[in-house]
Amino acid sequence: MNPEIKERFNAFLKSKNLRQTDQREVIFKAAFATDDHFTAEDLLAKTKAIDPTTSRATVYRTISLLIDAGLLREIDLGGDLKHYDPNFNDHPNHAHLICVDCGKVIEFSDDNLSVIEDCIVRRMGFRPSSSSLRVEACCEQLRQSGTCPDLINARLVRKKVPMR
Amino acid sequence: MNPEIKERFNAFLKSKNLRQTDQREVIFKAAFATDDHFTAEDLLAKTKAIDPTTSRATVYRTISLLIDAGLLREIDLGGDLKHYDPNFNDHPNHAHLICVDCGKVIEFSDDNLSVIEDCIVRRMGFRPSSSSLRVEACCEQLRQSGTCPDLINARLVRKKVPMR
DNA sequence: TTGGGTGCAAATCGTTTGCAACAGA
DNA sequence: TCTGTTGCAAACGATTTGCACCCAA
Repeated sequence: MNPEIKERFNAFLKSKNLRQTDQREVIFKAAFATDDHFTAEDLLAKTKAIDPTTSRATVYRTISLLIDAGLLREIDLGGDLKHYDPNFNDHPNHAHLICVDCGKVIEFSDDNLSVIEDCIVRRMGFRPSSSSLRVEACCEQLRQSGTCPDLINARLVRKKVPMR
Repeated sequence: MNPEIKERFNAFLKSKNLRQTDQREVIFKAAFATDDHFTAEDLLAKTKAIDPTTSRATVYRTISLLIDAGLLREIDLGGDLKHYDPNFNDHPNHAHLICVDCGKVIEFSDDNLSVIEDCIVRRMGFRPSSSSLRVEACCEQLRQSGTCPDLINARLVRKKVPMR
C-alpha cells in the first residue's frame, strides 16, 4: 500500500483539527490494505479482523472522513449497496466493467475515452471535475462455450479483478 | 409522450400474464407525462395529483415492473436517493452531466463516445449490454461571472435540462 | 484540561412485504 | 371464478444520531 496516502490522511485530519485515533488507524489500514472495493459492512468485517472492538458507527463515520479527504470514492456497481473504491489514488480515471453473467468487476481506463469525454463536457460550457462510468457486459467466454468460470458467484458477490 | 411506449407496456403485461389496472395506468401516465427523471417519492406525488388514492406500495411495485419491461432506467445522480429516467426510450445512450454548483442535470449523448466505449469493452473480451456515465462539472458562467442563474437550488433539488 | 471521539442502542428513512379485501380476464 | 392486485401497516436494512463516557493533544 502506498504510504503517501496515509500521510495525506494524517495531514487532512490535522488541517481539520481532528484527531489521530487508534480506531481511525485500524479502519484506514483495513480500507487500503488491498485495492479491492468494499461495502461499509465489508469494511467493518475487515476492521474487526484486526481489532474486534471497533464499532459499526465509527466505521461509517470514518468512511465519510476518507471521502471528504478525497482518498476514497463511492462507486456505483448497480446493486442496492453502496460500494467504496480505494483505488482512485493510483488510477484516478478508471471505470468499471461488470460482467452480467458472473458479477465480476473489472477496472479499466483509457486515455482516448477520457479525452473525448473532457472535450464534450467543455464544449457544453462546463469544466469537468469528476466522472463515473459503469459498463455492464456479457463475457464472450460464456457466449461461446456456454459457461463462465465464475458463474457460480453470479450477481450476489461482485468480485473484483484489479487493473492490469 | 410517445404512444408506442404505452403499447410496449401493455404488451409486456400481457406477455407476463399481468393485468392492466387503473393504478398502473395512472402511474404510467405520471411517469411518462414529461421526460423528467424522478425519485419514487416524486412519482408518488405526480401520481396522487391524478388519483390521490394510489398507494406508495403500488408505486414502488409499478416502478419495478417498468424497469423489468425495459421502459424505465435507474440512474445514478450521485445523491442518496434512487432516480429513474423515462427518457431512454427516445435517447437510448444518453449520459448525465451534473453541475456541482447548481445541481442542474443535463442529458447529452455523443456517438464518438459510444463507439470508443464499445471498442474498449469488446477488446477486453466482452459484449457491452448497457452503460451509465455521469459527469460532475462546474459551469463556466459561475467561474467567470461569479454567479450562476440556478445557484439558489444548489444540491438539494436536481433540476433537469432536457436534451437539445 | 478540553473539545473531539467512541460504542451503544435507538431513531431514521427509503423500500419491501404479509395479509385480507378487491377486481381484471 | 380464479388469480393477480391493491392499500394498509408492519417489517426490513442500511445508515445516522443522541448520549454518556473516554482519550488525544
